Amino acid sequence: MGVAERKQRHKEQVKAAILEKAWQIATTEGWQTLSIRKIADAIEYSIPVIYTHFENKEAILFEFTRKGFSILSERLKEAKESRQESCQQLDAIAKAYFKFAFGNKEYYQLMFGLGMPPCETVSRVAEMKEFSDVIISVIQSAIQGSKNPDADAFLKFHAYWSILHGQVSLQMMNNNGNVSNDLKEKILEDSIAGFIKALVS
Amino acid sequence: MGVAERKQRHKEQVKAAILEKAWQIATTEGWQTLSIRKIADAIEYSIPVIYTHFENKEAILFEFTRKGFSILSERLKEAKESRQESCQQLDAIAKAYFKFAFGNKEYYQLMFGLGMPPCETVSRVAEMKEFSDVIISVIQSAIQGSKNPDADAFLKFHAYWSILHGQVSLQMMNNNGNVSNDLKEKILEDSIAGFIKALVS
DNA sequence: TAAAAAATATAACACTGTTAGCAAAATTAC
DNA sequence: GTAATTTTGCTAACAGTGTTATATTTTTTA
Repeated sequence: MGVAERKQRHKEQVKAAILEKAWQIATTEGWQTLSIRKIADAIEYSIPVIYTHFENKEAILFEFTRKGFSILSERLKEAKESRQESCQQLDAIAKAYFKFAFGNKEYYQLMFGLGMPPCETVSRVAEMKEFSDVIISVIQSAIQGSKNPDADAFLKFHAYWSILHGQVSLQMMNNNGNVSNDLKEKILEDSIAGFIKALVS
Repeated sequence: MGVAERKQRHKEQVKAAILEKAWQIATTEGWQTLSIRKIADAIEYSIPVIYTHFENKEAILFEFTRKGFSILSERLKEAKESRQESCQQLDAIAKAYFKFAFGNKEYYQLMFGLGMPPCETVSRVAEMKEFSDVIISVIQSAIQGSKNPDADAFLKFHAYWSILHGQVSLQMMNNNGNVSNDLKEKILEDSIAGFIKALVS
């Protein structure tokens, strides 16, 4: 008399199918085009069935965000355990992080809200040139006066910008967060000081 | 007989009104809720009028992206000119960048596709703790073996993560871009090396 | 076999961006 | 000053979206 069990099993199968098909659509067509209707079509059920398994669309996406962080953590752990010395571990972790991000773009974009409409536009904005020119010129000067005058200014510019954008972007997401305004500034100062130190070394 | 001129003037006024009202809506309700219908309502014209001034909604947003970069460039230039020495200029620019980002969130979020749905979720993901724990533990070890054993591991973790996320995020946007795979790795290695160097100083 | 409960579907609501087709106004030509 | 033409703007629709109230069908229980 395993009727309840059978039903439970079936329910889980449908839920799994929703996630599976959602992932399939996301990887082939992108997160932007993923819709409840498409999922319903793919699993060959009507739309409201999806809402018996997930509160709303966001909840489906959230599931993948969680899974993404779970996978990322695993990869970072592996990277850590591949080395003994902590500085080398930091190096390995960084590379693992990159590998995960570019090897699992669908996850990373969802996890951090990237890959959205304006992204391709960034590179089309003429005004951006002015922006990068300002910074590159300063970096060039700094390099010339440094102990390493052969450093690549373009490379350093990207590193510098990454520090800035990375911090802004992460801190903006985490706005409810446990990071105080004071600490934010400290983090920035510390990072920039580190960058400059490495630059003029 | 300035009839053509008058028409031209009127046309420009309407276009300006579209941008003005769009900005008003974005700043009070957020980019996500900005719609063509809302703009049409605000300027007291019908919907198709908007399409005689802009090809589509993206074109309206693009206008603000451009303006955002323009303002940012200006601020960075000012920061640069406020100092003489290039290292201090880099410092001032970094602070100006931050000030712009957090003082003009609407611009920054649009420029870099931030503030989108999944953003608030990031901090709600339990799986994230595991992720941060891995890295923090390594950083803690590195600090203990460094010449500066009193450094704040949490602060350093954020700096480290910012470097990673900043680079991933910028490079993913710029995917058509002029940055080769080779260079990407070089930039990463360089940044991480700089971070570690500053960490164990 | 009939009643109750669970599972599933249809159809609608309130939105979105975008556009085809038509009405009104303004301009030009006679 | 009237008629034809161009410009301007609006109505209404299309094709989507997420979400839900309301039925219907199916399954289980009595």
